[in-house]
Amino acid sequence: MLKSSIKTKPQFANRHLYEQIRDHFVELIASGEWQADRPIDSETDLADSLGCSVGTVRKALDTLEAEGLVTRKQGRGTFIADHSSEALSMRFSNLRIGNGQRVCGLVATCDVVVDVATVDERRWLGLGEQDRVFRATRIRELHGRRFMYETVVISQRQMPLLVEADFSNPRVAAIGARRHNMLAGKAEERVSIAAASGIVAEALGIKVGDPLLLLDRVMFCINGKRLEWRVALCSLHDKYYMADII
Amino acid sequence: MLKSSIKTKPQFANRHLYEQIRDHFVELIASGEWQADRPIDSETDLADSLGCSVGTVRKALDTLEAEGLVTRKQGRGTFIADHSSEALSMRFSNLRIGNGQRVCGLVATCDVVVDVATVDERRWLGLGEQDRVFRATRIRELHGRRFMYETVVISQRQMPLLVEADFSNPRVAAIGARRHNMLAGKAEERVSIAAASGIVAEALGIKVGDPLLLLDRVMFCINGKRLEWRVALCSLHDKYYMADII
DNA sequence: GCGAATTTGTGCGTATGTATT
DNA sequence: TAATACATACGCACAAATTCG
Repeated sequence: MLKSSIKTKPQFANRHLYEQIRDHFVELIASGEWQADRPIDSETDLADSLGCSVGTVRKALDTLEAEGLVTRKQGRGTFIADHSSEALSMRFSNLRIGNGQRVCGLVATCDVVVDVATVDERRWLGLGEQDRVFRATRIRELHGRRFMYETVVISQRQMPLLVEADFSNPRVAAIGARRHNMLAGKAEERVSIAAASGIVAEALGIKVGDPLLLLDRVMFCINGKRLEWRVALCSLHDKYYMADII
Repeated sequence: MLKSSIKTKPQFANRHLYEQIRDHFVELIASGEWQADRPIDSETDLADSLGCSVGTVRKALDTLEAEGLVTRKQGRGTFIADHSSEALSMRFSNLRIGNGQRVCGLVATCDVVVDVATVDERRWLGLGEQDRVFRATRIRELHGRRFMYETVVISQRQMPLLVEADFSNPRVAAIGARRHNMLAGKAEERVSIAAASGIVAEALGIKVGDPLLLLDRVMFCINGKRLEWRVALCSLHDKYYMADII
């Protein structure tokens, strides 16, 4: 399938060969054609079947490796990173416990509604006037202690296959992305301070007015589309928030 | 100088050729031998003078480019990124104003002492029992408004050439790194909430007990050594803290 | 334990495309 | 236009890690 574009003299193709191949690989990963449990074809086999050189395949895989989509092991092969796995979807949580491990806890209570997007929701998720969203209000707990009151918003048009029960998973965005052949890429999180309202104070067992960490996060797909908007009020207690600056 | 290690059959050298060359380039950058205002030698010239192939030089430069140490422009050349420039040292500040631009403000007041490191300072900077540190207590302002009360700690043994006046620059770590032929690499910042003490409240013109964002940051060199420990109490007002998750 | 086969990693060399001066 | 410099693409040989008979 790529052969046609290859034969049209690469210097006139608008995109470079290794970029086309990279995108082709991304498709194979997102669609699930490349499974996470077994190695993909060897670099030489891929080069043969694509009709290009091994070096070009390697360059395409280099970018995928840098993006965290694959891992390569000398002597073994190249493996797809399982983005719906706990370890990988956890990277979007900057909350850590004493030993430095990331945590996201469990969903204690969860209310989901489908509604027309508000102005803010349209803005943060890049939606149109009449677009609808899943809007989940959740309380999360760690070691039996309630520590987070959050609102998770996901476009219904983008993830029609999501159902209410999915929102009981703290990593619902990763689950939904997997189900809709999308790949989570990066996120931007605004951090500030907010005082606990009556509802939040009762939910978390704290006093009204107590200061909480306000986490306002937008998750993006690997192709740049917006995946999830989340606003969380977080009581740190024995946890801390850590930002990596690179 | 690299020739010797090259001729000792690369397969028996403990480190790969492109890694040796990368480290060699890092040295040239840190020492200032490669200046920021003019392009470095071309890839082919570098390959010739090092006695290796162009591909190996390119691979070494690839890693430097990924680390943000150089930028390459087709048809022009490869240029050193000026790490003491405001734009680059600003990347360690996650505070932003409305338009999304990073800010670090100005130093309004600054008290510097040289003292034996405390237990915490030894821990965060990886120092020994009798090591001494510069410890600066500063107040920072933006648009005439005081917003941050911070303590900056830097190892005196690591940066003997620093003087008191340097700490009046908000980016003193970058200045010191440049002067001592070091290169800032990454940072880890813990974010939590703290109540304003009497001293801090007076310094920032707020009420005692007001909640402030507590920013606890360790900066690292490109070689992994610890460069600076900073604890800041921050009143957000018209700013916000943003963490990029990638 | 050993060697063969497989797979990724390193290193070299060349030709050509493309942007800049 | 010509020269220069980085970028892409190809191919080859060998090193190093893994797996399996």
